[in-house]
Amino acid sequence: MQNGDQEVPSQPRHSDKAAGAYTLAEQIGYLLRQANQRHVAIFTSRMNEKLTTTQWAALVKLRDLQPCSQVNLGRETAMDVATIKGVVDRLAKRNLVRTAPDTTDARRLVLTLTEEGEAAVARNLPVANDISEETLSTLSSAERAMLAELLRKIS
Amino acid sequence: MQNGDQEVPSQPRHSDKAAGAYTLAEQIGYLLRQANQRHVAIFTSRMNEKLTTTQWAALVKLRDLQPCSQVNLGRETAMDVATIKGVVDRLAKRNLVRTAPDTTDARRLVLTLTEEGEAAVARNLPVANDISEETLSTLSSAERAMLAELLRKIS
DNA sequence: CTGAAATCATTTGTACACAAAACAAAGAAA
DNA sequence: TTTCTTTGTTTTGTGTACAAATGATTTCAG
Repeated sequence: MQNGDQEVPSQPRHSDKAAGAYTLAEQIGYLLRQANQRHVAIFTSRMNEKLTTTQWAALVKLRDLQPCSQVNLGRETAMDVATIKGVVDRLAKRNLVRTAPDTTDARRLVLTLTEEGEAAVARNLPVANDISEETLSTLSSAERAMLAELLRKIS
Repeated sequence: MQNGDQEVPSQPRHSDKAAGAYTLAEQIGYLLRQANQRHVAIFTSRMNEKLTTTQWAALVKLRDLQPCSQVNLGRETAMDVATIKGVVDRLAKRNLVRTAPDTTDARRLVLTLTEEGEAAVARNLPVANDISEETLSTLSSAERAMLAELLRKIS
């Protein structure tokens, strides 16, 4: 089978940058996953009381929004309904979040921070700042701002 | 309870940038999670045959490394041993990856792509390029390079 | 007012992600 | 060779993450 028409570029139905050069380590998805992994690792090792990144996000956001429905908290923290439910359930079990039916709208579940929840947020805010700081420690001030802007642009 | 000593800055045991201004949406962890979410959403909607980002990473990397042990593939794709096992198991069940005991080292599990696996990679490479392209579509060429470099720097 | 559409919550099922522990096999040091 | 250490794999348990379906409630249009 002699091949003679292999290199003829037909109309590109796909973006073929350099045709065939697909390096996993250069793909944006891989880079995002890696960077996120490192951040989570830093977070996990630094955050004292076994709070996950998502749990922390929910607590911090709830502090600003409370009282707040579960779905709304999910929206504000970029979590799926099923995900936010799991997160809230675990936080409620640990007595950091209080849940109560809404007296006005029977569909809603009203969330508030407990005393303990408020305290946990207050106590860990400096830690959270340190975590962000360490994650970005290899970047200059300008680079940090640039990274934040670029991430926002693609979100 | 009158408060009079609230604003006195004691020695900062933590990095307090503007003391108390912690905005979730500005934190690097949140931005990374958001950007990754959007990329995964694009990937999921575009990739035809129900391949996940991780499964795709494993397939592509295995193509270059095969034959290759399971743990090694995990290392090369930044996956935990438990994670890579799950991914490989699912790919093997779908006949995209073949597993066999290593004749030299009885500990190792040797992985190779099946014919079907090779075909799946070849068939979807253009799609994968499109996915990366769409993820970065709001950025200029220079911005893409900058983002990649910054992500690498913090990884 | 009533039926359709939208919203909120829950459940189910699949798939990462990682810590920790257990075990077998290989390699190195004594 | 025998012991110690390292390496590869598997298993268990917890916690995101999301699609899809279900049911209850509210809102809105007619």
